Amino acid sequence: MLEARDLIDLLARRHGPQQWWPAESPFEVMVGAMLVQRTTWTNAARAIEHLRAQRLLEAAALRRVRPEALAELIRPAGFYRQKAPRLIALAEFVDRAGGMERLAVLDTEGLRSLLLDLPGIGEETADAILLYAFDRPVVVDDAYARRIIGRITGVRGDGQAVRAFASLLVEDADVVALNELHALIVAHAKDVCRAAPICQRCSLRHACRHAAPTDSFV
DNA sequence: CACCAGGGTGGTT
DNA sequence: AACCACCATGGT
Repeated sequence: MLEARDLIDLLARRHGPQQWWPAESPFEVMVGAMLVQRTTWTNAARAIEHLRAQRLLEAAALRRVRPEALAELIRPAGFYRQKAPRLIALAEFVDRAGGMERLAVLDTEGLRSLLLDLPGIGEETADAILLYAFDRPVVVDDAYARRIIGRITGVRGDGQAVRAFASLLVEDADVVALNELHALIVAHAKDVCRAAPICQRCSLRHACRHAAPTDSFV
């Protein structure tokens, strides 16, 4: 059985240090997690810099912005009409809770369910926020992880086997390693699949685990 | 020009 | 549970 450390070392040797998440505060991580949905990081970063210039990377300030004005600021990140009100709801949630420090006291599962209750935060974004904003040991369950771990374990189909492997990873790797793992999985998935053919079954190139392995690893 | 990016939601089968 | 259409800009 592949150990967590082996998987992380293997990926690290190939792709080098990733150093996620680029942000100056935990709240900025949350905002970035929302903005980067279905968008490249460079576009999300542009939106974040607009917010920084307007001093809106704080919950107390962000919750008071008009949705229309916010939408214009975050336009480069795409889906700005839906992301604007969602960001305001997020800022309102954090501010009402008394700030990020107050939320950081909660246990991981409690925090997760609170995050999932917010509009625009699903499983994957909640995982990313728990890992990169609150330093919780979490394996982000995204399409890339499902594909790569699915191939490693040889299990295809329901995401339960992936969940099981993820729980093993969590048991045997620290937060710093898991932090690097998600970034490495994303880097590896992009790299390996760039040259891969489009899957005949689901007509996807990147986020698919049907296609045959394209190199010695996945 | 087609395809894709560090998804979520609401609806249907 | 799996699948679908929709949201929308910028890069390659």
